[in-house]
Amino acid sequence: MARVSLKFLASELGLTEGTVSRALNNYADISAETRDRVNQCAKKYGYRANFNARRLATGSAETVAYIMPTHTGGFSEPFVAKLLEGIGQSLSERGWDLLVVQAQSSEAEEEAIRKLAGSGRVSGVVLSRPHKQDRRIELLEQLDLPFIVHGRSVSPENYAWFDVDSFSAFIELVDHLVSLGHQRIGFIGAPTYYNFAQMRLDGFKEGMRLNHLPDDDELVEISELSDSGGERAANVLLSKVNPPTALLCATDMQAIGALAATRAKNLTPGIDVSIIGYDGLDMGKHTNPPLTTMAQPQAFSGRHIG
Amino acid sequence: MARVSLKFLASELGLTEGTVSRALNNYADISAETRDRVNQCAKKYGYRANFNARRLATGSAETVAYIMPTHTGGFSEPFVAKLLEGIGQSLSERGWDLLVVQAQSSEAEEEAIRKLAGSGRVSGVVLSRPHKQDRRIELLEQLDLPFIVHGRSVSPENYAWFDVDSFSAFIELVDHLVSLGHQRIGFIGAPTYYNFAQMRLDGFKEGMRLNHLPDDDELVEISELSDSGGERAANVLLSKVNPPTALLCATDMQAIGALAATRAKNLTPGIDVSIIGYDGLDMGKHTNPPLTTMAQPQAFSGRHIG
DNA sequence: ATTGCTTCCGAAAGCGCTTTCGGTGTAGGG
DNA sequence: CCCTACACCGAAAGCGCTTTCGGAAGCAAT
Repeated sequence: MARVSLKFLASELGLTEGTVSRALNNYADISAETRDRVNQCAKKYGYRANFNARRLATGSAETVAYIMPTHTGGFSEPFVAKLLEGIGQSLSERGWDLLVVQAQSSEAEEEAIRKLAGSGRVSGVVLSRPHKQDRRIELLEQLDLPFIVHGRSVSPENYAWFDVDSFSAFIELVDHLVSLGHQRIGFIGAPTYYNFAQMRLDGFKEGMRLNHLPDDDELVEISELSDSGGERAANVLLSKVNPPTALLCATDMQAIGALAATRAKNLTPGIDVSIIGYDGLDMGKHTNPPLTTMAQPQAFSGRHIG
Repeated sequence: MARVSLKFLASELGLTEGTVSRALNNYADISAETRDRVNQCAKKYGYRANFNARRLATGSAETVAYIMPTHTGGFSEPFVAKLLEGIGQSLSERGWDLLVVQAQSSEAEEEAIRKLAGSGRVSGVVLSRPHKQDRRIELLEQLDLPFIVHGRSVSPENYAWFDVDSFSAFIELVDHLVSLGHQRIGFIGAPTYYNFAQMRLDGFKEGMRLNHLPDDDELVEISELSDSGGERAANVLLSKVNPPTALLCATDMQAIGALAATRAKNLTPGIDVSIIGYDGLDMGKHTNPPLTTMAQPQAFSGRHIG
């Protein structure tokens, strides 16, 4: 059961390893006849190139890593699931690998990134939900490891990112709620060191302003990015003397918690209190699709991943 | 900006690569003094071993792949999220990598497995929700690639698996619904080529039998493993002349669809119709925690992954 | 002084693949 | 008929690390 290697194929075909390799990789200096022979033989024995060897030789990893956001729901976070699905698909079409990195703390995360950079394990990384000033981004730039950011920091000029225009989206969401007759709208936000949280909060406030509603800070409650966080915030808001009739949540996870809190108060979501979550996904269910913006700085386009 | 390699460290220290390597890997034949010098120098220059080279040399991949179930919700599937989180955690503690493989079809899946096996890219794989007779399992055995199955096929004697005892769980779920006064309980099942689907269906039927309720096939509806599948099935069941007052769903995704269908009929979930989903997770919300069984055949324990 | 152990490190052979370079053999042009 | 020009393949040097083997010290025992 010897592993079928290049050497094996070569001896089988009466060729050298180099020739077989070039044949399999469609080099021009191999005759069509030889190429066919090699391909047939490879198929016959089920040859699979050893990836570690190839990567060592070429220096290319053909792998991208996704840095799982820490301190949030991990895979359970709806947007993470969607994103990974997308990344995984396009990667698998290319035959690339998707590595998922889960760090327990920001320190571990930083360490993991350093490790990735030095180990030649990946061609690039993807990370989500950057902070306004994100150390990981600085680190990646410093380590010269290609990356793409899902979301953006306050100064996204020098790297590639893609993001949903959640500022506009939250204005629309407020409009929507107002058009349903709501006047007192509560906002369950996320910690504003996350840039997306700031943008969504700003969108909310702007929406309130445009609708001539008081953007009362009394109706804004910041919570952690989890269902229980949303639950706590909803409890606070719904316990006010003059509680909101609608809750706008920065994320879906928080909305789920808000739902639970509402039910716990014997209120019926959708009737007594309207609850809307948001993650820039499946927006058709809630409102007009928001803009999805995309940026591809020149500096990055040139630095082709691979 | 030369990549800091063993060679670099060696020349820096006046040692050979082999010695530096052994020092870093805590070989016994290296003096404590030298080991310290090497470690300090490595830290100073931020040395990270090239994983591809190491893996090529050792033959060990230190990576496990998770085969994403095809034709289901992918990452969005709640149990997948939970599982990946767990796998990812324990792997990252060891410093191993988690590779996520997403195939679009069963053929592509098979091909992906073959590729994994030959490429030396992974030490083992994890797969979920096997069919009763699962080709992937046969393939993995044949390829001699270590694997663990989340769930089990009908003949799980020869491989390692872990699973939730969903048979018992569904009996309990029926009990629970009956204790709430339900007499007509509908079941939204999954295709029974999935073994877990069969077990859950069996559990449902057994539960009905034990409660002296007719296990009317009229109240059983099989659908795809998606929210829309659950929606269709719920529509069928709720449109009967004598509709069920409770819907028991094989999976959470289907339950989500059933919820939507219920609302679409202007029925209130939890009041007009009780809806319960199941994925062996967070069961505290629904019922007593079911047993989680675990099996570790000898044949496998011996075949240590790595 | 010789023998026999340790202790520690150097030397070197891989792991399986890629890629450059050089050298055949054959065909075309003069 | 010789020379240049290809087309094609072999040879060999890496990629960066691991690991075995052997040998040079140093020390104790004979």
